[in-house]
Amino acid sequence: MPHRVAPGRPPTGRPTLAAVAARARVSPSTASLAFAGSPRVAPATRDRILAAAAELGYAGPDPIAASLRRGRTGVIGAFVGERLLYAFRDPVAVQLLDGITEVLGGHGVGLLLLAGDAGRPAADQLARIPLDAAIFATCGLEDDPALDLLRARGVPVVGVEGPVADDVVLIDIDDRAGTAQLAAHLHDLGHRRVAVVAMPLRLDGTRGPVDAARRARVHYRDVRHRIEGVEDVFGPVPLLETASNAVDEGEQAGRVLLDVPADVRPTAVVAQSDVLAAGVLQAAAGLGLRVPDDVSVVGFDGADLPWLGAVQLTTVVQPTDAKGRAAARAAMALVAGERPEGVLLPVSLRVGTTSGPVPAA
Amino acid sequence: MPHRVAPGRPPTGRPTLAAVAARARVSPSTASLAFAGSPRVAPATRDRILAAAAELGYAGPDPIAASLRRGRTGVIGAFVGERLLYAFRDPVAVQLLDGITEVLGGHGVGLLLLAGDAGRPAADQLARIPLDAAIFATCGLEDDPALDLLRARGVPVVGVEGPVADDVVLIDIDDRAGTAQLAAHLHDLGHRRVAVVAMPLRLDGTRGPVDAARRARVHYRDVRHRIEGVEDVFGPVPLLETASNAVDEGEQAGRVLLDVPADVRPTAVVAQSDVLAAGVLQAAAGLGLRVPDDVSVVGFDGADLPWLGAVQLTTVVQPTDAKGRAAARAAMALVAGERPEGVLLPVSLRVGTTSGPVPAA
DNA sequence: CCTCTTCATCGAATCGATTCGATCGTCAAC
DNA sequence: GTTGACGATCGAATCGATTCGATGAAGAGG
Repeated sequence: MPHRVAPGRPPTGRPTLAAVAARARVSPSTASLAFAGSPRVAPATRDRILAAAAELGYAGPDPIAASLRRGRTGVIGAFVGERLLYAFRDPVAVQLLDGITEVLGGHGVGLLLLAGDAGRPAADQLARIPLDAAIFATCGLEDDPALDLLRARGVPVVGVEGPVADDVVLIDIDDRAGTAQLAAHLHDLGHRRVAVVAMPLRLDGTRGPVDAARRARVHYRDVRHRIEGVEDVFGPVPLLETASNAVDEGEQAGRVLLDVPADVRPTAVVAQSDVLAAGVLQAAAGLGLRVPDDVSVVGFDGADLPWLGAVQLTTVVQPTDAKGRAAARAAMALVAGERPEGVLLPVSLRVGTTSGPVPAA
Repeated sequence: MPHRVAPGRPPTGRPTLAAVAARARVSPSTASLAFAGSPRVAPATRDRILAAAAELGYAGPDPIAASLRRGRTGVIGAFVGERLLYAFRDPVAVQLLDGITEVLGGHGVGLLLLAGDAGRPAADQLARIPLDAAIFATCGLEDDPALDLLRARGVPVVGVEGPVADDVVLIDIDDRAGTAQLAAHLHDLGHRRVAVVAMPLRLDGTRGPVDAARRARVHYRDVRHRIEGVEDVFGPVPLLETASNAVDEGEQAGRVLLDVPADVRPTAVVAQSDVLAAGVLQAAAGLGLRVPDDVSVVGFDGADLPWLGAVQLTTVVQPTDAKGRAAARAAMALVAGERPEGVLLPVSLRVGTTSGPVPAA
């Protein structure tokens, strides 16, 4: 007669709640209540259970088992588009994540970073990792395959500036109106020849002038809205796309735009982010152009960048940390089974020293 | 007779593996095998199961349940000391994390960020969140309470430059030898009056000159070793502690050190990080001191900082991304049940334009 | 002395999968 | 026509907790 060996994973040797309960001469249910801090268990009993746990070296209920029973894990995922390194180099993304963790940490919930490396956003990661909710932090694609996966799995989703869908709670800022305000400011100063340095319209590493076809297929909500804001004031304007939201990309674009004869050079450059604006400023400096005397440069975000030094950039200030907190709160609400409203946060124009009257022709 | 209602969490309405199996007229075991991609299930059967799943809108096995059975979750935690925002502002921390995710992502494993807000490093987070392993990324305290928690829970731990313990796999660089090399370089150039701008010795927001008592109680391994490296060459040197590893802290410290008469001013400042060095450079510039003519400034890390512009900092280059990858690999090995060796990565002196001969007295 | 609360504790049914050995045909070889 | 081998599928035992209503004992009130 063959000895029937128990199947399954190798025993960990780690004590279980049942073992603790047995040692304390209570039922597992009572032990569970004790660890949950329920007031329904008598103090003396609780002490006995805790003592038994200490003797056995039991550190508390296994989070995985508890997760299964409860149906939640205490982990919320954040998608940060491209490679982590690039996301981290963007001060806005960093501040957003900070706002998110601030709220999450207060609830004992952890933040899992999901770096969707170009297109294939870690489908196997999503299939294997338990998540209570997901936040699209810096990559609001409506047709992101990850979105469908999450949906099928029943994981609630919060989108920061996209994607837009019925089942996605949207945390938004008024990119378009903000940029329009900024554009109006330039228009008031007399500027008529304006160019835009845009963040990537899609994640394909393209860089350079944007034609109508590409303009029509902008992938990112915020990028589209920031273009529209300028167009609201100036009508169609030349667009120069960058391959990523980074200072050197901004500088590269700036050189392309500014290293031309003065009579065709834009008198103002609208960068879609402060990071890109910092690059444009560097390009201007490199070309010997004075800001704002020869050219005005404006940005978006209102982050305080180390690159800028003492320069006060004219920009649109957005409440990035509030955005992060709102996203996290929405995620928590979703996990709790509520159906939170989307949020639209205000932005405001901050006039600095990088915008001035159009230079005399 | 009361109708006995099933206890437990409210039903999700989401289909289960069992439902799929029933619909495909196979046993749950076979269905499980099919989703695991086992070659032992006949192609026709697999197709039938997948079809049933599609009809039911089943997205694949529930990660939580699978985690319980398997005993692992596919999540690895990274402790990033202080508040997330500060960690993210440190280019070295960011690059380290990038290296970690690079390896983890390749295995379909997710990275969970654990920001231990000063002292109380989210104990409830640790108790609730399932983790396969933990990496102390930028906070190697030997007496960190989180370490005990993880230990009790049986979560294997990898330490990047600490903490040191039998059950912690250490990923290290030779801070001491590297700094000693740097110090020797300065010594060769004739410098004898050298001061150190140190990263925080402990996490208590202290800033200012370090006395013997505090010197004796350095909390962080890397900080201690980088002090010792300088002392190996110069003997005891004045230490100025910063409250955090940030440019403005470096500048503040730099001003304290350099805004004194030339005959008592250090001829060389050893900053413990490139970030701090950048601050010292700013301070020097602000005081009208030329580098390296009036004062030499050196750093540590070899990160390319946007603050530096074109300046080539003399520094010790450490392979930060390799460090991250090594840490992640060690964590993966631990999860697999192996007992990986610790790693000691090499560093190298890189002489730039910020160090020069001692100025003539 | 009996009944009604109240309080602490227990039973038992899940949560949703994974996994190992056993089983049941089927087919080839002898 | 057996016997073996092999391939596909199934049974059943977990993984480790949570939770709700039930239960029993003790104390209060009549």
